[in-house]
Amino acid sequence: MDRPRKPTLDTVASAVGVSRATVSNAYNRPDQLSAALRERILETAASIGYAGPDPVARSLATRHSAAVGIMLGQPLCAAFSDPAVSLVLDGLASTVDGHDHCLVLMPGGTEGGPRPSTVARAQADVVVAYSLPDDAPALDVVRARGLPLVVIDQPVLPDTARVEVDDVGGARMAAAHLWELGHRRFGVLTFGTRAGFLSGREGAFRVTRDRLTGYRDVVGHAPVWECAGSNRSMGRSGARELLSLTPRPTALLCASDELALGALQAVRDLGLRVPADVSVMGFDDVPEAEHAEPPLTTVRQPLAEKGRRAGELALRLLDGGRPGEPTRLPVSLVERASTARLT
Amino acid sequence: MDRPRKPTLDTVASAVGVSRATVSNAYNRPDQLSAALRERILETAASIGYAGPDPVARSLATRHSAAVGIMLGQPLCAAFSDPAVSLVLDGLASTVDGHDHCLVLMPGGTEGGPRPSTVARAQADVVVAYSLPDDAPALDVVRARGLPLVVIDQPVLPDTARVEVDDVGGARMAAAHLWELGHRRFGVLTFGTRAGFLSGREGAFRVTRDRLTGYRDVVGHAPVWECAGSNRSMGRSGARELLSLTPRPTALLCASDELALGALQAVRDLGLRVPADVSVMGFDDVPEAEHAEPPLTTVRQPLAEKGRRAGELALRLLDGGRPGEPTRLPVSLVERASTARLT
DNA sequence: TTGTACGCGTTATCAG
DNA sequence: CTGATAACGCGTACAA
Repeated sequence: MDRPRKPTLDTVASAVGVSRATVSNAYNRPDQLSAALRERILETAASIGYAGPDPVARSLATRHSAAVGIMLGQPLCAAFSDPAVSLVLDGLASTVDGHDHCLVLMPGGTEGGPRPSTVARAQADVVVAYSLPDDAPALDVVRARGLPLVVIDQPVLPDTARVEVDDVGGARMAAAHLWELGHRRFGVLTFGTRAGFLSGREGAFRVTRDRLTGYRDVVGHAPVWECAGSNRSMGRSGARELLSLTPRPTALLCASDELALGALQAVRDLGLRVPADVSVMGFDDVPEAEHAEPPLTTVRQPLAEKGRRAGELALRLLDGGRPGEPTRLPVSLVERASTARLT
Repeated sequence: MDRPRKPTLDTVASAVGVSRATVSNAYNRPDQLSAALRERILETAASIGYAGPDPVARSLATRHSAAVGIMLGQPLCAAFSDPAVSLVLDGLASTVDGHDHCLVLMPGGTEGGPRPSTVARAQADVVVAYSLPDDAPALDVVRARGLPLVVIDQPVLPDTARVEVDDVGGARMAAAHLWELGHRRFGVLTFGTRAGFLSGREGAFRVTRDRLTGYRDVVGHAPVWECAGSNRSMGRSGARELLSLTPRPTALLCASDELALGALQAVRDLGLRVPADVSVMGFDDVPEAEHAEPPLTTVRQPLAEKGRRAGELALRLLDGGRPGEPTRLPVSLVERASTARLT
C-alpha cells in the first residue's frame, strides 16, 4: 500500500463539512462552537486517524513550544551521570514540573557548550545555560534568536538572569581550613577546557577563576593543574602530576568534588594515605562526597537550590518578567575526614 | 521603541536583493551558490540581526526536529533523582551523544505516563517510553501521531521495538536465595499506581506482575503490598505494613532497590535489625545498593546497557529501520549483607 | 538562481 | 451565538 498522506486539519474539516478554523476551535476553544458539532468533529477525527493539531505547525503559529531548553557544557550523558549536574537539574526539573513543559537537553560539543547549529535548531521558549565557558558561541545564538536566557554560574552577561554562589568566599574557606591545620605546601586542581599546568589566572570559567582567586588569597602562590573537564579520571591524573612535584604538596585544593574524588584515588595510587600523608579538599558537596573513602572535606554549595532558583527565573522570563539582579547563594565548609593537621 | 518584527529569510533576501530561496541555500546548501554571494548574504544577515532559519519553521518544512523524545512515568525530576531512571537515561544519552540530537524529556502526569496533551505537543522524531503502565494514554497519542516508538520494559505492544530484562527469572533467583536460607514467611513489596494490599495478580505494570510471578513460583502465597510508586518513603511505609502482620515475615522481597532501601529504614524504625531479624532483598542493583547500611543483596539488571540498547533502537528507527524482535537482557543475583540464614 | 507550491495551524475579523 | 473567510507564521525543495 502506498502511504496515505497523514490527515490534517483540512482533511477533517472537509470530512465533516466545516472549515478548518472550526476544527481548530474544536481542539483549542471548545466554547467557540456547539458541543454537538465539537463532538462530531472529534469523532470524525478519530475515525480518520487524525492525532490532533501538529505540534510543529502549532508552534509556528503560536510562537511558543512549551519547552524549557538546557544548554550543557558536557555531553548529554553528564546530565545523568555527573552528580553535581544531576542535582542542579533535579532542582530545575522539580520547579518546572507541574507547568506542563518539556525539558530539552542540548548536548555540549567539544569546545564547551553546545554547537551553534544545535542551539539554532533547538525548540524552546526559554533557555537555561549551565556553566558554559565565557566565550561559548551557543550564548550568542541564544541572544540572536531573542530567547530569554538564564545563566547558572557563568558566564557573567549584562542584563541576564543568573544564579551563582560565592565562589571566592568558598575557596577562601577551603584554603583557610587547610592553612589553619598547618599546611604550607599546596597543590591546586582545577578544571577548564584543556589539561596542563596553569601559570597566570587564565581559564575559561569564571567559577574556577574565582575559586583560584580565593585559594590564592589565603595560600599565596601554589602550582595549579587544570584538567580538561571535571571528572574523576581527570582528577586522578591531574593529582598525580601535582603529587609528583618536589617538594610534594601536603594538601590538595580541588575545584570540584569529582576532581577531589579522583585525587583520593591518585593518592592511593602512589601508596600514600589520606589524610595522613596528603589532605584533600573538595568543592560542591555532592552526595558521593560523604560516602567517599575517606569522607571528603569540602565546600558545600546548595546545588539543588541553585537549580530551583534557575527554574523559577526561567518561568518568570517565560511570563515576560524581567531578569532582575543575579541571585547569589551561600556556601559553607563541611569538615569530614579527608583533611587533617599537618604532623 | 515599538518592537521591530524579527527578521526572516525574506527580510534578508530583500536586503541583499536576492530571493528567499537563495538565502535559504546560503545556510543549508553552500554549494548551490557562489562563495562571494553567500558571504554577502551571511554578512547582511548578521548586520540585520537575523539569527538563521527559524527552527520551528524549518521543522515544519522538513518534517523532523533532531530530537529524541522520552516519556517518563514520573515527574521530570525523577529523571535526575531516581538512581535507576538516571542510569537508564545515562546509557540512552551516551548513545544519542554524538548524533547531534536533543533529548526531550516529557513529564509524567499523575496516572503514570505523560498527559496526552503533553505528548501531543512534544516535538521529537522518535519517542522512547520508559516503563509506562499498560494503559498509558500517552502511548496511543504516539501511535496516532505515527512516531516511531521504543519501549523500555513495558508495556508489551505488537510490532514495537522494546528492550527488557528477564523479570520472572530474576524474581525467582531472589526468592530462591531466601528460600535456601531457610526463610518461609515472606512479605512482598511491589510498586504500581496505588497503595494497598494486593490480592490477585493485578497491577498496571508487566514488570511487577512478572516479578510477582517469579516470587510466587518459589515461595507460593505471600502477602503483597503495592506502593503507589517506587521510592524510599513509599517503601518505608509499605514495609511497615508488611512487618506489622502476624506472623511477621522474616524476609522482604522488594521489587526495586528504592523500595528495599526504604524497607531497610522501616526495619530500623521497628527496632529490628537487618539481616538478623529480617532479610531484605532488592531488585535493580543501583549504585546506592552497594553503599546501603547494610549493603543490599539484590538482583542486578544492566540498567545502563538497557538505556544504550534503547538508544540504538531509537537511532535505527530514526533511520527508517524496522523495530525487530524485543531485546532481552540477563539478570543476576548479587549477594551482599542484607540477607542471612534464618536462625 | 529564482519562482512557487507546499508544510499545518492560529487567530482576528466578518457574516449569518 | 455559530461558524466561515483569509491573512499570517517561516522555511524547504523542486522545477524551470
